[in-house]
This record gives sequence, C-alpha cells and structure tokens, in this order.
Amino acid sequence: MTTELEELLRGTTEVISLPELKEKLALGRPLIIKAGFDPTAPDLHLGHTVLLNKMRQFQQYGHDVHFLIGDFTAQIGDPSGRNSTRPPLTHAQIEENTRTYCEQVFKILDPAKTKIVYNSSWFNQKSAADLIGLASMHTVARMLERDDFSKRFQAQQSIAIHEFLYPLVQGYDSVAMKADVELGGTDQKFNLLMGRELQRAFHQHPQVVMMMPLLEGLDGVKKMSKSLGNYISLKDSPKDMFGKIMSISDELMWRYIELLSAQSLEDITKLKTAVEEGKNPRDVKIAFAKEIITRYYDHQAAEQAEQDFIQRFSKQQIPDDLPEQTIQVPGDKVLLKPLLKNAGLVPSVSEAGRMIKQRAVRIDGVVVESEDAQVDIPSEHVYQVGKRIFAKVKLLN
RNA sequence: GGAGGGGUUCCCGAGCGGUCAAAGGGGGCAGACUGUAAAUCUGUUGCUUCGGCUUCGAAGGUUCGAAUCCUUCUCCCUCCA
Repeated sequence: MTTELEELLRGTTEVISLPELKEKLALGRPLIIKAGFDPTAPDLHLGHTVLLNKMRQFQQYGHDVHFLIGDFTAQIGDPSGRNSTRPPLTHAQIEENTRTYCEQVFKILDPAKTKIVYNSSWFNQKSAADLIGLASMHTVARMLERDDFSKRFQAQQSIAIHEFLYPLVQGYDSVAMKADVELGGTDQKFNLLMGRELQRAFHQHPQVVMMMPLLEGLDGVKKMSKSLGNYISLKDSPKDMFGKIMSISDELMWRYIELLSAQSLEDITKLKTAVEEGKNPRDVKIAFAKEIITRYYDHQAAEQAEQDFIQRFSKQQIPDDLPEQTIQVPGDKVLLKPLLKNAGLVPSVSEAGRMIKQRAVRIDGVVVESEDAQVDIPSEHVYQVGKRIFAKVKLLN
C-alpha cells in the first residue's frame, strides 16, 4: 500500500523541499494548495491535465485546492509572447473564459472541493505605491538569475520592466492566499520560488513548491500549447483525440503514457519490454488513446472512436457519416477543380489542381487522372481529397 | 537626445535593379511504403474565369523595369548619454 506522500510525489520532477512537505503533511490539517492559470486561452489541453491530475490527487487526500485565475495579470497582457502583443482582456472576456475553463476543469477536479480565486480580488485594492513596495523586495541581479532573463540579457535582447514585475505579482498571490503548496510546471520554477521568498518577507511559512514536467506537443519537441497548434484539447471530439494520439511518434508515445496514463509504473515498464520483444506499438497506442477518451468521455465513445479509426485508416473505407451537400450549378457539366473549392474540400482552385496532380483526388473511390476533369450535372458522388477529407456532393441545375 | 541594425511568402531566413511568386530550412499537405495519421523516401507549398492578378512594414517617387535605388512615415532591436 502506497502512502499519501508516495502518491503525491509520483510524476513530480522536483519538490522544494521534501522535508518541508513532510512537515506540512504531518500538521494533520487540510493544506492550501495553489495552482495558477492564465485565463487567456480558455481551451484546456492534455498538457494542462498533468497539473490538474496532481491537484485532484490532493483533493482526494482531503486538501484544500485553490484554483487561481490570474485575471489581474491577464488584464495587463502577456509578457512572454513578445512579438505578438496580446490585447489586454476585458472583464467580460475574462468572465467568459473563466466559465469555459471551469467547465473543462471539472472534468478532472471535484467542483465541491475546489475554490476558485481571482488575483484581481486582492490586486485591484493595491496602489501603485504598494506595487513599488513589492518591487523593492527584490533586486535586478536576482531577477537576472532567472534563466530566460539572463539568456535574453546576454543575447542583448530586450526585457520589459513589467516582465520583472510578473514574478513578483505571481509570488504575492501565494502571500495573499497563504499557500502551503504551489503546483506548477518546471518552466515556472522561478515564479514558484518567488512565492517562497515573498512569503518569508511577509513572515509566513514558505510554500512547498512541486514541479510537474511539461508535456511535449504532438511534434514531440516543443511544449504542448494552443498557440503552437500541437495540442490535444479536452474539447476535441473522441474521434479527433483518437486520431491525434495515433499520430504521435512511437517514441513520444511513452512520454505521454508516463505522464497521462493511470497505469502503474510497473505496468508501463512491462509494456515497453513487450514492444521491444515484438509487440506492435500501434496496439499500445490504441489502448492508451482509449484510456484517455474514456476518461474525458466514456467507454462507449472510446470504442466508437477506435472503430471509426480502423474503418477509415486501416481499412481505407469511406466513413458512413460523411457530410452531404447540394450545390446548384447551371449547365450540364462543371470543372472538377472549382467544384472541389466550392464544396469546401480544398482552400483554392490552385490547391485543387495540385491535389489532382498528386493523385490525391477520388470520385466514388476512383482516382482522378486529369486536372481538366469534369463532372456531370445532375449527379451525386462521393468526393475524397487525401485520406481524410470526404464529402457527398449532389449537383443540381 | 545621439549613433547604428532591422521589418521578406505560415514560421525562421537568403536575396540587394531585370533570369524573383522570390534560395535554403522548419512546419503543412500529398504520394509511396508500412505496423498507425509512427519512422523513412519522394513530390508539393500565393490566387486565378489560365488572359493575368496580388505579395517582400506603409505611402509616394526614380526607372522601360524595383523585394532590391530615393523620400517621408511607421514599428522593432542594440549601443552611447
């Protein structure tokens, strides 16, 4: 039987510090667990769930999880995306984003045990003098210790003043919340530690910092993020989830399983051995995809997604739920290229031409050979572009 | 306030008067192959009524002709103060 401590430590990359965590747990009271989120992109993805799963674990052990929404910070704008100045969010947008956030978050967290807090609720009360006072608690030299700051500084890139303020603001959140433990990704280390320092300055017990690894995106290189487009959203349909998971490289698959699967570490090791001995990694991937879909939808949805995938890709069959549309065209023949565009199967006529040239276009399963191919009117055919895009199009006069 | 450097097609990044719709890489898409929408290889990657049309921060100008030269504007970066 694993202990509370062992379970809580599972998957973490670093805990600062372990003895302090033990002490806190030994207090016997529910700990205040802090995890902060930016309400800028209200679309949660699997990368976020690494952290959310850890939060749920704390809930299961009876701790007091605070889901911090950085609405104050969001009002100012994001410092990290320097070449894409994000417009500050309005109050209404933030509310809307928060609502969509919670909808998704509560697929994982227990709503009854989750406190949602906003950092605007304390920062809006603050004056400029307060903020400057906060800034006086830290030095530029210490700020420059931060990895990405020092790199940018050395590379003679600009660092805006407010970027220095961000860690302070985030750190102060811990003070305002009297956080016992803060959870965050490894990229947040500096900010997380700042919370400890500020708590000390305010004569609080410094929070324990627990860092979770960052999940790589579908490309396997960069971290999963919406702006990079390499993510699996919790709002993705079961079919999309299945497809995206199947498109992960065999190598990356293990990383996902390690961080997202509920399977024990022993079982994962066994799977790896089995693959080395000849088991098809595809089957491991399928099982994993079904586990994830079952978690966010249900078992039936997972089964269905698998069947659909097999039918469409493994057997190359035309799906039976393909979209249908009717288009009215004058005359008794139309050129295929503009038709493909009008039906929304390709973005432009030029692209249609390329696709035909590459033998990627099929009508009723037959490859179209000529770029000048025409289609009779009236008619009804199943058009296919590549392996994934299908439509049944009815032509009328 | 002064001195420099720079804004190029989805991204990075060459080009520096015609042969430039613009090298190369990344990403995307497609085809082959396969064990899967893995890996690998190959092709492709502005739009078009196929006459052309729009694109290289913006607006003007020089020229037969400009992404390339000039002017103004604008945005970004660095250094000195």
